[in-house]
Amino acid sequence: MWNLFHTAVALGKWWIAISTIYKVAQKAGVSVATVSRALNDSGYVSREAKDRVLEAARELDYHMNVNARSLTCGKTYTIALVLPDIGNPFFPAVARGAEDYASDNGYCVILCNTDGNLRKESDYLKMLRSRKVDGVIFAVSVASRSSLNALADDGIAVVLVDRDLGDSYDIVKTDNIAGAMLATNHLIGLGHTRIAFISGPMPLATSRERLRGYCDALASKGIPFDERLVTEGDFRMESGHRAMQALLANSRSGDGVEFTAVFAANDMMAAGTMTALEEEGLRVPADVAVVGYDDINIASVMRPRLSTIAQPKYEMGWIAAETVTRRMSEPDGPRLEEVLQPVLVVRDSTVERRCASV
Amino acid sequence: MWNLFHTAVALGKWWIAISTIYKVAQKAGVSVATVSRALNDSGYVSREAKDRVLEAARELDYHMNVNARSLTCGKTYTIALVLPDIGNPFFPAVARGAEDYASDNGYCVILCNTDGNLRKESDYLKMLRSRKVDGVIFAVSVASRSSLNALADDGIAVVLVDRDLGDSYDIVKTDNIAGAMLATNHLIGLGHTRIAFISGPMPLATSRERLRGYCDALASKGIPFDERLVTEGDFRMESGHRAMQALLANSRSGDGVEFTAVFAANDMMAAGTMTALEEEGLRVPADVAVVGYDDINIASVMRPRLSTIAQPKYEMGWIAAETVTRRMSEPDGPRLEEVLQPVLVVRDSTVERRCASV
DNA sequence: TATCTGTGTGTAACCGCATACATACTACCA
DNA sequence: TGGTAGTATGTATGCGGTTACACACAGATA
Repeated sequence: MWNLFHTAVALGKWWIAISTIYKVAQKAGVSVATVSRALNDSGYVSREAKDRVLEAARELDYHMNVNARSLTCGKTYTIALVLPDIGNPFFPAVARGAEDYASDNGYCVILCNTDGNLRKESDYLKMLRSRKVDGVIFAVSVASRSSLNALADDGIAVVLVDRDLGDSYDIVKTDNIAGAMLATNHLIGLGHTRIAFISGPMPLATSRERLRGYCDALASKGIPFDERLVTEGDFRMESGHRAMQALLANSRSGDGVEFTAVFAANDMMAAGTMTALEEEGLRVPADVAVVGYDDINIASVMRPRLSTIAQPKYEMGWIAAETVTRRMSEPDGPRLEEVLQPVLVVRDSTVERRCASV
Repeated sequence: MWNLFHTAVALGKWWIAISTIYKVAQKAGVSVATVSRALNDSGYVSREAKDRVLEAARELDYHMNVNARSLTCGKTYTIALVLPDIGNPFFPAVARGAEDYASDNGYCVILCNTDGNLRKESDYLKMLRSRKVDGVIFAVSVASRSSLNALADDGIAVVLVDRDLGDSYDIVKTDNIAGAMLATNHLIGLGHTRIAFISGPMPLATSRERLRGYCDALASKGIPFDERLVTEGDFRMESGHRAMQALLANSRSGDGVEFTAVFAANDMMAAGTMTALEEEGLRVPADVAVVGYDDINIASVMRPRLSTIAQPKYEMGWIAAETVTRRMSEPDGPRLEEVLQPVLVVRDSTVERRCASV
């Protein structure tokens, strides 16, 4: 009651009357404990008392202060989404899935862009620790293991998405090796034997796995691996552009590094690649066939429309969010590893259209 | 001290030892007040005490509980970004700008997708109220005025971005009328007089402004406005596709509703439009010229590359975040209205390439 | 020497809520 | 009739911080 009195006074300083359970309790003529129980459907509350509380809360436009609840309950109903860059259309799709699951389940999502920068990654993780988020969905770039471990030590659920980091944490990903094999075999099936590969950054397991799939597919068909056909990019459009320029320069040097197809480790790099090919006057797919990876929503509006490996992005985000909540309720359960299957989507960048453009 | 004792016991239940200022105080041999002062550089603290506190904090790997601080200080250092859908590449760009500014200034960003759905919008706003976010950056779809007013009444700073709502709130936008005039005049300058317009949802001021710009440009050149050339979309690719199909059907009905150019109110609809045109065997720009709006990053990888009106998306987000923080510190200042200028970007969807494709 | 000012520190109250515990009443059973 | 179980409510404490206030002590001033 002393508290209520003080509250009324202190509010003067803001000129704003945010209602608390004390005010609701006062108005309903019950104690704060009863208000809390009534509002949360916990413990015993008489029908009559509950009605009075609900009515009072409505009249006062009462809204719970979630932060205060967090303090007593040790749960913030917040998860963080730590991504390299939502500018890459792959990640908004993942974010969408995660956000949908989260909001359906009473969580809210904090967005963090790391730019694949170690400093930013660990700064963010530190911040998330301070904010006591319940869980983190993380598309790692640099392996900020120690920061991650610190999170886990604090009891924060960690789920990796798309990019693995060994065997320590739960993960939701697609089978990158299978995906890359799908892409490569598709090209091989089309008769290509000189297939260039533009990889992602090699520090990422994801990139290495896709390279692995590429190699395995070649090997299984008895096609020799030529490392001069492999160039490293950074998943961004410009790097795909540069990579293709380099590949073409090499090819024209007359050292026998020609190629008739290219597999880019993501769609953005594939887009850059197609631009570079076009600039050099090469036709896709007639002169060079192109396959991407991700199937971002605009792959179908590129011209020629991009053949690619589709990842279930939305589902990845959704499942990641589901996984992180499961991990919260079961901190010591076995490691969860969800590996989804990618699918080949054939469009025009690998196969000449039946009816030539009118 | 009683508190410290209890803390030590309670922790057993988690098996996790998260350190608090009580523990730091104990280790450093000072009181919690001194710890707080030392950690926040506030009030008087002797050099020696401060060193001891810092050392103890380091050893215990102490990290402040931000939620607890929020409770006493009434500031959460959190802002929310309420968007229709990060799936539309326009919004990630805005989000990037907002997030960068926010994180540089110690804020974190909560992401909310409303799908332009009234229910979701008001649910989110209610949630954000409960979470006591310091500010909200909002790309409104439905006019959930009452929810917004409730936020403002709670002392939460509200800044609209891209989409205006009259005169109540701070806003960061571009000059849509000017932008639409730029686009339309560009087409007129190219000799087109029959220019179709695919608008955004008319409930949005943004859409109406762009329509207005289109009309004004026509009027200024003495070209009669033909409402049969105007179709309403919803800013998504599919709606652009459908709109163009409808426009073409109309055009072929022989009622004199032909057109030689189309201005789509955003790039996603322009992409759908180009697909529809292609499906009908029409060439862009030879048969129909197309202009979009936004200049999303993949506008340049469409083929033909899309001519469009560029909005400074990143800056809009950045400025919105800056504005929202300014509003926090100055709740009663004058309304802030930042109107940025859009720029015409001419690519291949309106002008035939000089060197024909090789 | 008495007073004052500037430092440094600790105690305890409070932020808004949840909840353990105590209490009180009713109804039921032995 | 006494005991017990179930229901309903209130009191008081803690969550992890911040901060008003009181107090102690230094050197400076009168």
